[in-house]
This record gives sequence, structure tokens and C-alpha cells, in this order.
Amino acid sequence: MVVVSLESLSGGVLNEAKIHDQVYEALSEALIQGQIPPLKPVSLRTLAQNLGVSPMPVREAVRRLIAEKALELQPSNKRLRVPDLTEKRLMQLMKARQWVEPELAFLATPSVTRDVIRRLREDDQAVMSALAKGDVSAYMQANQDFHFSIYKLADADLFYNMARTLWLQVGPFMRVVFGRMGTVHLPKDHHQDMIRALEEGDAEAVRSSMAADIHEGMELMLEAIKAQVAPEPKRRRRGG
Amino acid sequence: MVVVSLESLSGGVLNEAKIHDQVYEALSEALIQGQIPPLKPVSLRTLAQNLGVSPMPVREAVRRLIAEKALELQPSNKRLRVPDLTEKRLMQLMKARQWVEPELAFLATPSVTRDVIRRLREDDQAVMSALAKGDVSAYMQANQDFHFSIYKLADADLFYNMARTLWLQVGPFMRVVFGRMGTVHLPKDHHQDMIRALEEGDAEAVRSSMAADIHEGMELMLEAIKAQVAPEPKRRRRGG
DNA sequence: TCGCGGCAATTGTGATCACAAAATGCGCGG
DNA sequence: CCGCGCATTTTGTGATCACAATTGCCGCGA
Repeated sequence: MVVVSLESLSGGVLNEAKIHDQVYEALSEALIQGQIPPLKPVSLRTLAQNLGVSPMPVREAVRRLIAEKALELQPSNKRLRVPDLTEKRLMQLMKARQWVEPELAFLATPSVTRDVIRRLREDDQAVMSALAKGDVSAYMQANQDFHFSIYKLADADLFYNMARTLWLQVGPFMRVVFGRMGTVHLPKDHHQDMIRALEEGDAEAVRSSMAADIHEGMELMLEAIKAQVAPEPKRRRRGG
Repeated sequence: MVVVSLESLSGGVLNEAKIHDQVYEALSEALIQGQIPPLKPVSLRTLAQNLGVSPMPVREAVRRLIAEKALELQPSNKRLRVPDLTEKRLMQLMKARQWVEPELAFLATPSVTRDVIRRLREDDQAVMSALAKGDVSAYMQANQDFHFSIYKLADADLFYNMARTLWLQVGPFMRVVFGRMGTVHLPKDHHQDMIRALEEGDAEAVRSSMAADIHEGMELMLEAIKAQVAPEPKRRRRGG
């Protein structure tokens, strides 16, 4: 099973990018989409083999991801894996997301054009469609597209990268939660309100609806993680 | 001129750490302390030679720092250097610092003990002393100690690392600004108020005094960078 | 004196090899 | 049948080599 691939994003024309950047992008996407479950151990050589490159560029990409807390090295020092989410950690991620992402949406508001609105409507449509079909993967992809289409407009690199780093950390767990409870119980999206506020150029309204959107999603994960504390202390996870 | 060293932090007893971690710590410290000026090009092999290690662990440490935006790779793709600070970027750093660090201080408040207060008084004393002597290096070191002594208590890894990352990006420029205008004009520290609020356990007061402290310092840098926009478009920097 | 062309040195990148430590699998003993 | 210890395998880490591209420098020419 190859959860990450290189060709998919090198696209074909984009040939100048460094290999380790491509590996990083591939791994990032896989993590944000939750294609790599928490605690899943990954190895440099295995990844390298799957991607058809030498372990070296994988090492560099992984080093970046470790710096972003998207991956971790066990204290034992010999095992690379996706970190687990403690309740404390999730609380911090929630607070951080509730600060940066509304801020990004706020900053993006003045740059919204008719064309952007149209694309957001498409993304939102894809979100609804995915929910209807119960397709978790499609939902996560469309939701990511929707959010980052907005964030990109903010022209605020630092905040943008912070948001991306936060998604990297939340992604793997989000997939687990949604996969467990199905897409049915997913929070009603505030996307409609957000689009309306964006159209009207009401930056404050955009900010608050984004905050609400994130709040609901994260609250869901928080409940899920609380419920998951006790269960089986030992669990063998294989495949996915 | 060796601005980074390994022995200084390996201390002697800390022997289990990986080399690339030591290199990372050394470079981090150098950056936060502003010992590496903006736009200063650094090279893997040179650093490795100075540190007495092979280029490999340096490469990994540098990759982490690039991920944290503490270093950058020129678009030309062949030159590693400390990024410059645009006004836009500094604004974002200011906003981010004004959010995380007061939050960290807020969270730290309940964990404050008499022992902590004593150490903070020592740090603040060192800050005042450095200011009196006009010793920029000592000031930055003491100021860092003061702030992170508090942040450490918050028991919030994510926020703590965010703060550290922000300091990594601000450090080099802070040194330039302070070095240019001297330590005389440095903002009156809000450290006294902060210590008092910490003693009284008034978390909200701690948060606001931390916000004020950061606000003044960053405002100073903002003015400095605005004034620096026009000057010489070309400047040769050598030594340091 | 200044501009520019070309060469040498240095740079980051990627691959490969070597090594110690931890994880895994297996078989023995209970 | 289950637990434990040992040997093999796999892991991350560090060093070294090779390479193409860029940088920086030197000298030539106007």
C-alpha cells in the first residue's frame, strides 16, 4: 500500500523542484488528508523505496515535518511515527487554530473577488457532495480546499504557514474521528454564512463565522478524544 | 570568527544528544541572540568545519531551521542565509507574539512558586544591569531567560515552541536594531509589573503586562525597520 | 578607471557505505 | 499454552563521495 506518491504532485511540468521538496509535499498532503494514522510507524528506507528515491531526500523532508511536529521520533530514539494527540495538546491546537485561521479569513476579506466567490461555492458544493456520499476522503480534501482558498488570499505568509502546520498536526486524527463516527454527524458547515460575509466584505463577520466553523469541528474531536482515553490500553493497528 | 560552538551547550554531561540536535541548539541560540545578522550567508561546510563535525548533521539542523523560517534558501537555490525582515513580515511576527506569549504567561501564572519569583528577580536584575552597562548581548540573553522562565511554566508545548520559533525569526533583527540605537532607548521593562502580578496570581494582569512588554519592544523594531527602508539599496556587509 | 567575460572554487543536493542501537521474530524452557 | 532470552533484522545517524549549478574573483579589454 503506497499512501504517498511523487508523480501526483510533480504534475509533469513542475520539474525543477528539489526531490526533498517533492517528498515533503507528498508527505504533507498525506498527513493533512489523514492518510497516515496516528502512532503509525514509518521508516525512512521504506518511504524512500515507495517513492523511488534514496533515503537522503526523505530524511530531509522528515526532518522538516518533525520540526513542525507533524512527525515525531520516539524518546527511545529509534522509531519514527505520527504523534498521538493528547487532550492537552488538542486543546492547544484548537486555541491556536481559533486564533490564526479567523485572522487569516479576516485579512483575506478585502481581496475577495467574484472569481474567488465562485471557486468557494464550488469547493463548498464538493464538501456537501462528499458529506452526502459519506466519502470522508473527498470531504477532507474539499474542506481543505475551501479553507486554504481563503487563507491564500490573506497575503500573510507567516500566518498561512502556521495554519498549515496546525492542519498537519490535526489531519491524522481528524481522519480517525470522522472515520469512526461517519460523516453524518459532521457539524453543519458555516461555509454558507462565511461566503455571504465574504461577498459583503464584512471582515468581522467572516472572522467570527470562521471561528465558529473551527470551533465546532474541533469540539467534535475533543469529545472524541475524551471518549477514547479509557478504552483498550493496548491496540494493534495494521493496514488502514 | 566562530559565532557558534558545540561544547558550550553539550556542557559536558549531556552526552546522549544526537549531533544534529546539538548543532540545532547551537544555531538556534546564536540566532535568538542575534549573533548572526540578517542576510548573512552561511554555508553547510563552513559551519560543519567550525563545529568540528561533518556537513551531514549540519544539513539536518539547517533543514529544521529553514522549516521554522529562521533560515532561508535563496530562490536562486544556491545560498543559505538569514532572512531579511520586511515590514509586512514583522507585523505578522508582532501580532503572533502578542497573542502566544501573553497566553503563555497567562497559563504559567498558577504554577508560579516562590522559587520562580526569586529566579525571575535575578533575571530582571541581570536585564537592568546589562542595560546600565550598555551590553546588548547580555541584555538579550537575560531578557530571553526572563521570558522563557515564565513560558516554561505554562506546560503548553505547542505554544512554547511557537514562541521559540517566533524568537528565532526576530532575534537577528532585534540585535541589529538595538545595536544601532543603543540600549539607552530600550523600552522600560514591564517586568516589574509582571513579577508583581505573578506573585499575586492575577493571571489577567500577567497577560496584559506581557502584552505591553512585547508591544513596546516590537513597536521599536517596527519604527526602526520603517526608517531603514529607503537608505542604501546596496550595502556590503563583512565581518561582524 | 570601469565593465565584462571566463575560469576556479564553493555551494547545496543526492547517493552510498558503515555502524551502533533498538525492534522484531523465533525458539527454548517453564 | 504462555513468557522470556537471544539472534537476526531493521532502524536512524553520521561520514564520504560525486555532481551540476552558482558564486565570486581575476584579468583582459575598452
